[in-house]
Amino acid sequence: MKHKTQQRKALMECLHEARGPLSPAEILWFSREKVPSLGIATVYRNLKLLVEEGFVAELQVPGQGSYYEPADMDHHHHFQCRNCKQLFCIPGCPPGITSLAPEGFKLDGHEIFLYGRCSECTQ
Amino acid sequence: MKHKTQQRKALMECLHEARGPLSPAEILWFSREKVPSLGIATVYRNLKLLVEEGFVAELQVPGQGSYYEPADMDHHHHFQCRNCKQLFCIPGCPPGITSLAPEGFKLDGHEIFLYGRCSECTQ
DNA sequence: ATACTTGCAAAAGTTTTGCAGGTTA
DNA sequence: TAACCTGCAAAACTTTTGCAAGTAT
Repeated sequence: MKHKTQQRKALMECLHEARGPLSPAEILWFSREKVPSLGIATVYRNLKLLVEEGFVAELQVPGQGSYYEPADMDHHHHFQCRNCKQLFCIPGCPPGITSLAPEGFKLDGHEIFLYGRCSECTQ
Repeated sequence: MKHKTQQRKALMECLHEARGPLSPAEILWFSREKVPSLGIATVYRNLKLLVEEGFVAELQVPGQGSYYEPADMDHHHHFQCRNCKQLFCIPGCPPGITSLAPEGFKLDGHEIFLYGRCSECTQ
């Protein structure tokens, strides 16, 4: 049976308060406001644990390692701003996606990344 | 003005002979058949150069670093087999993709990754 | 009391950089 | 010969692991 530590609680709170997926470094930064002694190894260990237990979803971002978000979100994809680098969640999914797989290939998942400028950085 | 070295030529040949995008380690492995003394630093330096000059396209694969392919290919996406991990090129693109961006966001590119089992690994 | 967790520091994996020597034009 | 490149080894990063000490139940 797992113990509910301050550290683990702080991580989950951060993820729920965030506007989008966070990197381990961002999670460390924000969580230290609640648990100043927190170390990066603990962040990685807990993220792994929380992903295994199904509370957190891992998002592997091309060229930028893994980001994390609460697992209880509906199916969605992401937009990354080329200027501020922030990741935004995009609800929905193009309908034709499942017909792209070639003959004989069995499709069981997909990931879409949109790139451009967010509304803040467009101005 | 750049010099045409054996090393650089070997890299480009490998990429053209490959059935899909290659990782730096794979490129090193295959290129050493042509230039046995080749070092990994040279692979990284030349890939960077070839990308900058527009001869090679970098594909940042979620969770697996960068892969490389010749830049003269038509717009396409990729399928990764969960079993053998190989990357396959997928021609085409779902039509609804451009309408996913939220109001006020300027979209200038996108990347799609399909996951599942390739025809070899389905059997 | 026992099982689980933490922070630190060391280790491991990947990509980049400094440099002396070698290659290309 | 002058500019450019290479291989090696060291450096920089990011992520993982071992361990002694601390915390939750």
